[in-house]
Amino acid sequence: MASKRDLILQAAVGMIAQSGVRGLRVEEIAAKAGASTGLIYYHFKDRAGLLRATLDYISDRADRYTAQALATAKGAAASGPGGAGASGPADRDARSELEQTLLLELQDTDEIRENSTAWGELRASAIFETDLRERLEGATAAWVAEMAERVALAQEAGQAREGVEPEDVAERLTALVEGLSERWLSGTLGLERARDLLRGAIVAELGPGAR
Amino acid sequence: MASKRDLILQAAVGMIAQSGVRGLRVEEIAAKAGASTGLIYYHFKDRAGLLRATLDYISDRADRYTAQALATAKGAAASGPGGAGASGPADRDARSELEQTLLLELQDTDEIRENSTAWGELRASAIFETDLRERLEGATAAWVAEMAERVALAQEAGQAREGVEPEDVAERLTALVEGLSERWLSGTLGLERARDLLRGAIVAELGPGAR
DNA sequence: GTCTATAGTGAGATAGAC
DNA sequence: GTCTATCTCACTATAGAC
Repeated sequence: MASKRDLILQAAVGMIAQSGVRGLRVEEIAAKAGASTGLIYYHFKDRAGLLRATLDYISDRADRYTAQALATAKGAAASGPGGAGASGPADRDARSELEQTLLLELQDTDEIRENSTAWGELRASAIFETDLRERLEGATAAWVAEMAERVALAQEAGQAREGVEPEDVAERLTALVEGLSERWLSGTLGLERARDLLRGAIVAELGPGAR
Repeated sequence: MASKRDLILQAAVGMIAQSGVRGLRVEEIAAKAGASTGLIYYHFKDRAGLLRATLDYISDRADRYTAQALATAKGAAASGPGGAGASGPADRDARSELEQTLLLELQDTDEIRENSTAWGELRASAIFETDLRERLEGATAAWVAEMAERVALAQEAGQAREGVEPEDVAERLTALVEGLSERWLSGTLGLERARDLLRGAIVAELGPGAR
């Protein structure tokens, strides 16, 4: 079963997603987690410590659902309707994996919306709180690297235009996802349109792809 | 001379850029503006009102420097080194105007850094504060529309690939600028790299262009 | 590890004079 | 329009029992 420490972190993510870092009340989190404020200070030392731990928690959760989505995508590619036996092994379609993974951040699931919002909040906070930066930087770099890998794979498989650095493409696409995500979350942009725009960017960056 | 009201708004932008919306202390702004807290409440009713007014102030300022930069760019294109008589009237180079305008946001000038930071902050805040949304939405839409216009002009002039919606391209490029800007400001990404990535995106979106 | 109770304070907001 | 003085209270953080 989830420890109280975990419950507190979950509650923290939820609260951040709901009212932002600035709106984060230690007492409120305690209530939501069914714990006391004392316990929060016991585990995390102070409010900033709680924030740090929450950021780590969010990265982990994002890693988990990314991995899971990729596994599902591979599964679907291999056994989905019309997919069976289409063209070989599961990793054949690096490009659609790339697309799926990026689109993942633009989805109206509770967990993902929560994660994205909290992530954006913490990213914004990191501009002013130096101790959040390292963590942020690490997580972003890992994400970019992973996407760069997919781009490179797609190029090898002839699903993407040659002559562009996978690193560059990956950095642009992930930054775009963040930009679109923030517009979506702030109500400036509809979800479907955001997703379409992202798909369009992938086409612009990688070319039309094998059709 | 600048009214106290104006001084307060200027101070607010500065403070937001320095320590974020979250770090915004009414008293601190008063001190920086050489005014009293009472006056702030007199002019803006409450903290949220101050924020709203500040957002408006930032949009105006951004409009102003964009217009100015465009004028300068046109001037430079017409009279710059080697530019004289190169190929006709000032508006000939919609594409480089587009590029210049977008790159404008990624510049280490005090005013621009301040504006970008404050803008990002307010955008992030708008996720939780509904009354900021309208203003944000309006300003963003105007920016996108203006960029879309440039894209369309570039297409007509044969400086950009046909067959893509100017609106889509503009929305992607501006969202990318926001994403890159936030990474830059949060120290995740170097300024020069951010600028290079943006230039790369323009090439990806518009094609190599006339060379 | 967990809770209750409470201390301490920072910052938003108001009243009223000039 | 502008200032000084002050009120108020919501939140962080700690102390100490279980």
